[in-house]
Amino acid sequence: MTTARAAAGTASTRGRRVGRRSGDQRELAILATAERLMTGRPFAEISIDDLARGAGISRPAFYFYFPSKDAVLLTLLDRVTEEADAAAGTVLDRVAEDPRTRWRELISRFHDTFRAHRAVVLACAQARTTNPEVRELWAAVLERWVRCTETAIEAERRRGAAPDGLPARDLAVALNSMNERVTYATLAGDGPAVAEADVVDVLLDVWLSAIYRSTTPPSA
Amino acid sequence: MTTARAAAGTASTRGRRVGRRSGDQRELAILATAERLMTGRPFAEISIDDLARGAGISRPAFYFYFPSKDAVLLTLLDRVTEEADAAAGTVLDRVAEDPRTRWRELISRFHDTFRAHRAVVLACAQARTTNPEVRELWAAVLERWVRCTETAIEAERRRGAAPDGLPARDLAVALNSMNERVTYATLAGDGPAVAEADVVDVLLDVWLSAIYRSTTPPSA
DNA sequence: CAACAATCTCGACACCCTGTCGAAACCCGC
DNA sequence: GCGGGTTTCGACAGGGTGTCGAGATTGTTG
Repeated sequence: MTTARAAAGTASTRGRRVGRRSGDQRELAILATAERLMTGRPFAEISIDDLARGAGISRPAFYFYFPSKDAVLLTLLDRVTEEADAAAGTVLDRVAEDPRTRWRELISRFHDTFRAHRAVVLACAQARTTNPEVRELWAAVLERWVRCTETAIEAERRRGAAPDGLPARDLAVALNSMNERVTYATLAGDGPAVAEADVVDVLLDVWLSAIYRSTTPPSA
Repeated sequence: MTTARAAAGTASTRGRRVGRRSGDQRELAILATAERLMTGRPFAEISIDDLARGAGISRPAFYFYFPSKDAVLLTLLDRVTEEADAAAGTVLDRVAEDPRTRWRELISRFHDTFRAHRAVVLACAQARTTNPEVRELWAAVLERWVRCTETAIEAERRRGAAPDGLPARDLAVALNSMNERVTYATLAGDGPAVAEADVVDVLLDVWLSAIYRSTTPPSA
């Protein structure tokens, strides 16, 4: 509930202590309906009428709770965002464990977050191309993971465990982009993909060699 | 012109030697209009009416040439596909050069192909989430690059230059996915990105360390 | 308990977009 | 100058979005 979209008719009454017998229920019903329908077909194919009917109200009534279909998605994304940020945060705290375990944790949390919210993630990936708000919110989530990675790389370099090389930021962006695309492809069945069971191992392998690498390619 | 969508009214007359004074012109005019408009705003926001008017015909007349807006995109994508396949193909032939140069070539061709057709690539990335034909054609393009990479990795391993490790296929998928996402993000200004000038170098660095890697991470 | 205001609901409307149909105009070889 | 393929478009049907204003419902308050 941080972004500008906020529900329409209720924006001004949000903080009151009483009332709204059916209002909150309805808002939640719309969100629940959206999540339910999204697991069955792409978000783009779900009409506002579908959401309204699913929540037991008429289409115009829908607009009392949300200004548009995208606003529903954005609210759903907010939840994922919070969870993803939390997941990214906790990994940094584990300093005691060995590096391989820590990196594995980072990657598998990323992957798990995607998978746990498959429908929302898929819908956002699509909506972000047309909706600036979705694009920015999504970018912010990614940015968190990138920064988390960057910090960890720098720490490893400082303690002499990882060699210098690419700017940590660039490396972090590249590796997280790989994770995003590979994980997405696995979930969406979109393009060349890695077997679901191997995804984390494959990604980890590339991460480790890129971060701790020591060889340059031999000549011909 | 290989896929099923083919133009509507002209399907049966495609191979004839005479006639069609204005027909072919119009078809090209539609394609040209699409490319022109796509550079200014997202494909999703361009209506069939826009394309028709741009080509100097009415909306119903558009349907004589293409069965839908997506069919136009698909035709545009066909061109990119051919160019991309050609680019992927030529890299494999250069056996004489040193590995680093070959890999760099592979990556930068990929990147250049994307950049040269920015608008089409962006539109396809969006359309592929809703249109199975676009999705499959796009996946096929990616698959070519993956196979090209896979073959090259295996060759390096056979000659003892690269160590064994991940299945070549998985590694190739992961690295190409990284390229796709990083390149896309750079073009679309979408999410955390690497500076345009550094993209190829950053990607190359990760590729080389993943393919020729020799170290495992140190313990804590 | 009546009346007021906030909350909530929906029928009806304006608008935009897609895709189709059938009638008509056009161009060609004969 | 006629017949057949090619090309064009007005008009329609259907479905989606977003808005408006009138009405129903409900909690609060004098």
